[in-house]
Amino acid sequence: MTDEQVKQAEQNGQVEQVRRFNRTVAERVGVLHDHYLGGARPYGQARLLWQIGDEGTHDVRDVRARLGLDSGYVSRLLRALERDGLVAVEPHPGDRRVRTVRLTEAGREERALLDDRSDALATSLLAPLDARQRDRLTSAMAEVERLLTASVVSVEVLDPDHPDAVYCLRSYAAELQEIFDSGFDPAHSRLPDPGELRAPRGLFLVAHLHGEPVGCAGLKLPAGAPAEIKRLWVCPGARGLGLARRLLSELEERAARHGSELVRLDTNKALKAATRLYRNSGYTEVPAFNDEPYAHHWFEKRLTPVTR
Amino acid sequence: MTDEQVKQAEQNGQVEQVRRFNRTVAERVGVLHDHYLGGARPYGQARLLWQIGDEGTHDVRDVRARLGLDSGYVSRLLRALERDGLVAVEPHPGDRRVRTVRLTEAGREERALLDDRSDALATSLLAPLDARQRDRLTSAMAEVERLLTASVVSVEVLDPDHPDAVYCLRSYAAELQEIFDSGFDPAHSRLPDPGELRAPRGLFLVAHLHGEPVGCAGLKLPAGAPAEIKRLWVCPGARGLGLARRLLSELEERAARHGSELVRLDTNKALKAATRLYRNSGYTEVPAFNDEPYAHHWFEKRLTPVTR
DNA sequence: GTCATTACCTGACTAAGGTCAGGGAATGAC
DNA sequence: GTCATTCCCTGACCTTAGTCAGGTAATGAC
Repeated sequence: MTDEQVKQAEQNGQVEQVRRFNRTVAERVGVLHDHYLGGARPYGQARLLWQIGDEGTHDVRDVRARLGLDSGYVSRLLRALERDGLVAVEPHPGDRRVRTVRLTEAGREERALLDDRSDALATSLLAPLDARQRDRLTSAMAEVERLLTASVVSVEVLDPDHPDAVYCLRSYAAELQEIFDSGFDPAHSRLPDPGELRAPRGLFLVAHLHGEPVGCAGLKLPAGAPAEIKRLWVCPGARGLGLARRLLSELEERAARHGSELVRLDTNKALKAATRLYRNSGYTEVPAFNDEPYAHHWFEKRLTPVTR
Repeated sequence: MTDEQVKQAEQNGQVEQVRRFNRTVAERVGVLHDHYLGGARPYGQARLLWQIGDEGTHDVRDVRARLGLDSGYVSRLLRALERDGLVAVEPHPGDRRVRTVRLTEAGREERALLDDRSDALATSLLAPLDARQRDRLTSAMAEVERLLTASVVSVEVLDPDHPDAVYCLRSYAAELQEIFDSGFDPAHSRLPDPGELRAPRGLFLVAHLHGEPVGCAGLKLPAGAPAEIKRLWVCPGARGLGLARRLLSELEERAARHGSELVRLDTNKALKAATRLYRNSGYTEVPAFNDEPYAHHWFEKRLTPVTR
């Protein structure tokens, strides 16, 4: 958000609204949370119990990493849960330094209980409302959740050989293979070699959510030719967050800063959402400017030059 | 919510949605809350500082009651704030057992700082979003907040002489006085005497939010005549929560349980929102059935008899 | 075999948030 | 004037949620 936009948001009362929301929600949900989920078990233990999960054994170090807790603290929490017979801790068969943990029968019951309480909390919020209000509350909640999730997605430049970038490119190829009538074989496509998506000849963006890569987009910046967008992909679980749009405008901005006046891209007719995005974002369809065998549509957009 | 409705809500995935919301949003907001507002001052002290408020002196016992904290604990917190020169505690002039507390200049500054941090938190949530997403986020937040507030409003039968009932009736009269072209003088109106809004001849509902009365509605149940709704009012600050509709249907339900087959009411043309509510709730306009001088419209609704 | 590293455990410690049982001063009811 | 009550303060105590500095056993690199 620029300073300009901050001011704008304040004038709209948006900041005020968000603050009110934080107060109301944090307090109401918080209080109920304590009321319903408290009592049974200290929060730390409950979190751990939850994270261990119903089935299978887990390495203690993984659980610890996911919760971001101190090793000593987790050790103590595990001792407490073990004492109550809720978890079983055993050495890892392959590496006897590592310890694994799984829920016992009693542990699964206790976890189910937490589940029930969580349901009860949700029900208590819905209970006083009539059917119409409930519908509106849940859709508004979904919207808030979606947008707040979107707001913690980070986008950064990564080398196309970075594991997260590779993961995205593989997922992208796998998905096209799935979707295209003709299948998709990267060997037949005008696949940019990694060098083209790396400074100074281009760049590659990767979006992360909670540390996981969830989307990517590549930009070719050939000398003396229009910029070209390649490999714009958002993982299925992160769609609907406006992430593709964000990646697209980030690329456009960087292309403009680089001095490009025109940005082009090609796409397949099976990628309907992408095609819609391009049209909505000011791209106009143009005749084929390359011989990409998998492309059905070619687009371009004129960029407003950066002045400073 | 009836058992039937609980099942329905579960099928809709509404409970699941609310749970996801609680996890994602409450946690994210909570964590950020701690991150931004933590640091400076322990949460307990910050809460107290906030509750004391910018201006005026407050009885310690009131502050304590509003926060629902232990007397000893508050005493200690106040000592800490006093030590840092943020509050001044003085005996109450009228009753020297009671102590009063007010913010010092430094205290007001510290509180403003909490304010700024709260703004910073809000801004950090809005920052990664574009203007359209920000608009959608804030309106969804407003909706969630509104409906969560609505869900903590309680409605109960109160004697019309109860202070909260009296407060509502006075506010109702004052508001009509303001709104009606002709003004409003209860002495000229067919004011039901309190006995008519009290068992067995009727009843009076009062809605509370955080312990404050925020709305009311009266029902006359004359023997051998249709039930009659009187004095339906919702305080300005609590409008838009669907409270009037809730009070109305609660009265209808009680009238039906009492055996009434018809419920009637009269209203003034200046009360546009109310008139709309009646029409939307299945009331049909009928000729005047009384000589209430302030009424322009008369409505009735046939009730479905209660079978059990 | 040596040595650094990894994964975990333990003991010592801290801060926050809170409860509980008195005790003293002021007040109100009688 | 007596006595119960109210309001507050204090000291003692508790749990939770951590952090930090070692220490130990197992492992992998050389």
